[in-house]
Amino acid sequence: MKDDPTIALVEDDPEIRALLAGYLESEGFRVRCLDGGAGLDRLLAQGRRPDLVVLDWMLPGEDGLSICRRLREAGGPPVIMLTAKDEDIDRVLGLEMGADDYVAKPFNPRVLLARIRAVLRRAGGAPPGPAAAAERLRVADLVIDLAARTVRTGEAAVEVPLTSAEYDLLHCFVTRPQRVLSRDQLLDWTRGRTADAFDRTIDVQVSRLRHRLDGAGSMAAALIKTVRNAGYILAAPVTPLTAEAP
Amino acid sequence: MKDDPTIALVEDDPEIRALLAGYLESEGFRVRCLDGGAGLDRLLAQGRRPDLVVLDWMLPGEDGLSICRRLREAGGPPVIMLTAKDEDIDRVLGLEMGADDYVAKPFNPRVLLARIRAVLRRAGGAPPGPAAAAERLRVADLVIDLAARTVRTGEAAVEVPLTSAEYDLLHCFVTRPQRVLSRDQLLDWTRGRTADAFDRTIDVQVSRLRHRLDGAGSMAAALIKTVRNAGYILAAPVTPLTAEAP
DNA sequence: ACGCGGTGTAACGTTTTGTAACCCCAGCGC
DNA sequence: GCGCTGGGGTTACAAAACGTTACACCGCGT
Repeated sequence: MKDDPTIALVEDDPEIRALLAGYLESEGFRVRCLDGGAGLDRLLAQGRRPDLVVLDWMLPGEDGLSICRRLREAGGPPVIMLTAKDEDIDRVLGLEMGADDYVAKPFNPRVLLARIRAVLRRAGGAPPGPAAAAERLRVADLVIDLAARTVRTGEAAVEVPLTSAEYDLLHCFVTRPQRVLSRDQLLDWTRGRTADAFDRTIDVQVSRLRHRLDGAGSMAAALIKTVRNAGYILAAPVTPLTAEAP
Repeated sequence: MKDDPTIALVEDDPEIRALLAGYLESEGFRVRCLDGGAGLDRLLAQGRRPDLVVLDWMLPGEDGLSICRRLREAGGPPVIMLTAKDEDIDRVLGLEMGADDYVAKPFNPRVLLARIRAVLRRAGGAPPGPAAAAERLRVADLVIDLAARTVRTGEAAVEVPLTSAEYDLLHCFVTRPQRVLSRDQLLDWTRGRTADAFDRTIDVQVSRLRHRLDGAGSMAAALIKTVRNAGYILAAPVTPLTAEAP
């Protein structure tokens, strides 16, 4: 939650600034609002480099063009310009002065968001925010790698050998934590079929899964709780794991 | 008495959105229309949790898959996905991203309606008091972990082994402290049924719960008081416990 | 064909739960 | 006092739900 990309938003209109800041924050960015080039200089002087600068073209004092140039010359972060003029010449100028991209006002916030993500991706930074679905999840002392379909126990990262069905079942739980999942649902999701009257398949699989986890020294087995007459529930929060956090 | 269930409809196509919204409203749901994940985030941030989310797969900005994952990982409301692809892989994808169900476009609105009802029925059968706020509660020398469905006695944090029904009963008390709860209410909340004339079920469960707590060395047993001709009451204040408070 | 691991089904053991029975106790009329 | 009554606590027991184990089947690689 602390390594979301930071965006410096340089815009003099407080209304637009607040609106954009709110939107970008809701999309998983950290946003630093500034009303002019001076504020940006101060930020950079403090060494708090944003991952990207969204820069209004028209600013009181030093205008966006000038700020952008200085940034580029100093090898600063990528810049996206906001411009009120959508003529062709603006594009050229905007790109000439070293901006990585530009968005013409009035703009759809989603368009800006898309550009931001594109620029950040190009800049080599990790793809930002919620758009990047977590590849790994952590629950209790387990780390589930969704891409590799593997499970490890936290301390020594020992892989827990699970069969396909066992993994599928666990997968259902970690993607729907804190909720009672009926045998019907679990059977549907893992096998694609519906349970007839006395189908104990899920019970057996839950038993096997718990046994596996327990045998691997994980405490997670105890977190898969039985809810009588209802099903099973993973009684623990699940947190996404982005890169290489412990 | 009960409000109609609220459905958040996340769909970017205004036509489909209006059509679906009208249909669902005519079927007795309250519908909140949103055109993307950001709106949904705002809704949730305001604490206005819908009972279910109908989520389009293809959205501008953050796509449905990502939104769905975030929702599920946060333990949010159940999700039904709308997808344009009706291949088998949808089932797999649905499984991976944690949706409760999915409907392939083009779909019959009645099919969607049926799925919605099915999912709501399943979700509604869950334990009582969906107004989940704090993760843990303290009452007397007990700490109740709502997420993990566990109870510990304060001093040494020893877990008190409770059966499912016993926990459900205690859950009723701690979420409605200092209030007389009738046997009828308790039966309804814990079993979802109404008491016929001489149903002593709750009496027995209260007895068992008291016995368990007492056996674990807790004084809480004495705090579940009998109110003659009325029911039972937890005669102690309950305080939320956030994270690391003593 | 053979072995082998994974999975579903069936059988059996265990826990949980509702029902019924029993007990206690307080109030009441005598 | 004494018996009676109604509410509630507790225990006993059987049925249901669940956990676990055993085994047969199926697909797969050799």
